[in-house]
Amino acid sequence: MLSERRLEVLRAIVQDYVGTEEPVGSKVLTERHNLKVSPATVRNDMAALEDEGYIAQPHTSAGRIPTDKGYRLFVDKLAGVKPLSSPERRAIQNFLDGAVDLDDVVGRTVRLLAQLTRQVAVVQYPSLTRSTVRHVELLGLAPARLMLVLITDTGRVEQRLIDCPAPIGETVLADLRARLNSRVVGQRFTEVPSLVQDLPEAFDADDRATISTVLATLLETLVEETEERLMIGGTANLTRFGHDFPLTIRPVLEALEEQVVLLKLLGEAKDSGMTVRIGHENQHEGLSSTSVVSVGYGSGDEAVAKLGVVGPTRMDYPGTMGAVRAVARYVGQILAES
Amino acid sequence: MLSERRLEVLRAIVQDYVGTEEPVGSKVLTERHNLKVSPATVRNDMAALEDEGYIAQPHTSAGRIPTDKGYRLFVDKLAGVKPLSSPERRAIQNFLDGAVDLDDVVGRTVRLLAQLTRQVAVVQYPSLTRSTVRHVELLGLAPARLMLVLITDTGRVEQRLIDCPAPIGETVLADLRARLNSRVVGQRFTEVPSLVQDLPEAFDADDRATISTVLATLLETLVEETEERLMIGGTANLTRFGHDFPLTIRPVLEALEEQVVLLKLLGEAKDSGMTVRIGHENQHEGLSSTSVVSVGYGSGDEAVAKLGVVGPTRMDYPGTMGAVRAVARYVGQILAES
DNA sequence: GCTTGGCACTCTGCAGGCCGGAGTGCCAAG
DNA sequence: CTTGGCACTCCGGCCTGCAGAGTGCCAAGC
Repeated sequence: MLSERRLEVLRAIVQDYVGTEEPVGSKVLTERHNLKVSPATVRNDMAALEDEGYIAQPHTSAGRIPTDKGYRLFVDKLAGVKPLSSPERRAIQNFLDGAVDLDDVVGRTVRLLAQLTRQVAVVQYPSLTRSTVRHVELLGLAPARLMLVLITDTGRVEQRLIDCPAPIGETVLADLRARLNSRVVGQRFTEVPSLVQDLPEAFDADDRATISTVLATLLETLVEETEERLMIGGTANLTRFGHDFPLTIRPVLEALEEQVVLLKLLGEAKDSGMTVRIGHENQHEGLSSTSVVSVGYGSGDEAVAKLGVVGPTRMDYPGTMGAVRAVARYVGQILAES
Repeated sequence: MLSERRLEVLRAIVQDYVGTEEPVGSKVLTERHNLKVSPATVRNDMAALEDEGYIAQPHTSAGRIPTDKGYRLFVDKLAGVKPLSSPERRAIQNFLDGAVDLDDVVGRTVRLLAQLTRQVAVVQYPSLTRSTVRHVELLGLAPARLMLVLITDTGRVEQRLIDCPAPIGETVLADLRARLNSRVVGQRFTEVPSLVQDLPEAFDADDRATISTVLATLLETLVEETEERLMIGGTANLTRFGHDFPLTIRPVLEALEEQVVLLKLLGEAKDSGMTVRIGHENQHEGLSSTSVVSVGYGSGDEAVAKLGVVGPTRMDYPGTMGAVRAVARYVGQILAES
């Protein structure tokens, strides 16, 4: 087991390296952090830490830098979550309060998060899975052509065009609309299928085919749209990544363009609490020198989606985690109000 | 005026430089393009072209590279638009044909364009300005709370929440819905204000305030949503930009995140035909070493929005223009069909 | 047994100097 | 106007040397 002091040395190394971006040696370490031991002692500790795989040297006679494993230990045991200052919190609130609709909320959140952390921000649109139905609308566009509009409690609107097998009358449509809404409004998406199952039976045989089509489309929408959309921002911050640009930044940009990758990334994170994935812990190869800090957010106690940031493994974890958590909370509040 | 041969020399310089990314000298020029004159002669021509500001040398005793002015002349007079090969055209068609809704069309277009040109692609969502109304829907969510849903002929859906000054009855609402639709369906957005102006008069005094609110919201939506949304993709291609990374790429990424900048960029382009803005011709400073190739696209003969690519001034203009034009055409077709 | 100072060693990064290559500009001849 | 010749310039690569930072190890001290 690592002694208390060695952990302290590791913490000091991580903090220094994150600050300076340069390998850190035993001398500066004793100077900057009052470790109360000599450089020689620290060197011994560093040798031990290196044996255990927590730090590494880029080349002989250079200082040490933390490994993924070192960051992991730092995040798990050595670092807390740094709360934001109250001006920062006020700024968040003010900035988010100005949002006019869901798109705007997500857009603002992305920008905010990118700005606060100076990293790439990723925000998932609230998922439909855990949402409830606020309203279902059916519009007759033509005799045998309908539009289905689904409105969720998170303010999301989905629409689908439906080609009916047979024309449907206005009164039947109104009837269907009314029955549909009385059954599903306020209900969870997952409940909807069983709630509408027997609806066609209430109608004339002539209309049943059409009504089944409508219901099928509705259910499809619920399922399909569970594949999330997301928004990213702050990619310009990637330029602060390192000195060896093209090689580092390219795969990251590519990964960010693949929504599938990002969704998988967020999906792998825990549903509650904050998740930090460091370097190679991310499956995706292009992201092997980045860390992802993510957290769920939601209007109630349950998370309806996730948000987070992607940055270099060498990042300010406490600060980033603080910002991510704070933003998630405020977004949750905003969603709950609307 | 520049002689025929000098123009030929300029063309050769542009082509070579675009291909090799290196300043091009008189010797290789005579070798690679059969100019039928000696290097010395070409040197004289180059000196003349430099005097006129079409080319420049990075430093004494280096080859020449085209200036913005040189590219301008090249694009205007020396280069055509390179048509795509038929496999390429087929690929475009196949790829776009799979789209299921408007979002998907735009998304696929962006990816396609980025892939074809190996540059950053920008696609504007079809504008509401020139669109017509397909349907307006009013939903009563609560006694004094409505939702307005606007559906356009391009398949776009906008929704707004409305807090009414007074509760409104279902029958009145149905009446309003019917009247509203009978007046505005099929009409251009620009016509709508005059068409609905006198609508409140048809209703009881009690309801007029509410109805005015609804109409105001509708008009607001029409105006506000004329600010376009857009989608960008292929940012990973920025890494192919040049060797002097951070300085070049950063401002570009920043500009790309500012939708306002991009919209202005596209907005400045001609409504019909292709627009090429080269280097400093773009107002935005961050884009001073990039060129923007854009073109309008639309479902009919009129453009409803624009799309284009952003790349280094040193780009393959004929090829890029060909790809942009072709994609715009196919997208137009897709929109017309749906 | 841990801590410490000392010391030799290694490696990077930078500055300076050298050289070859590529390209130019100019000139005089065709 | 075109061409070959020639002197000149400048970049980029390469080597060298040197200072600085950092390490590992050892022997002495607490």
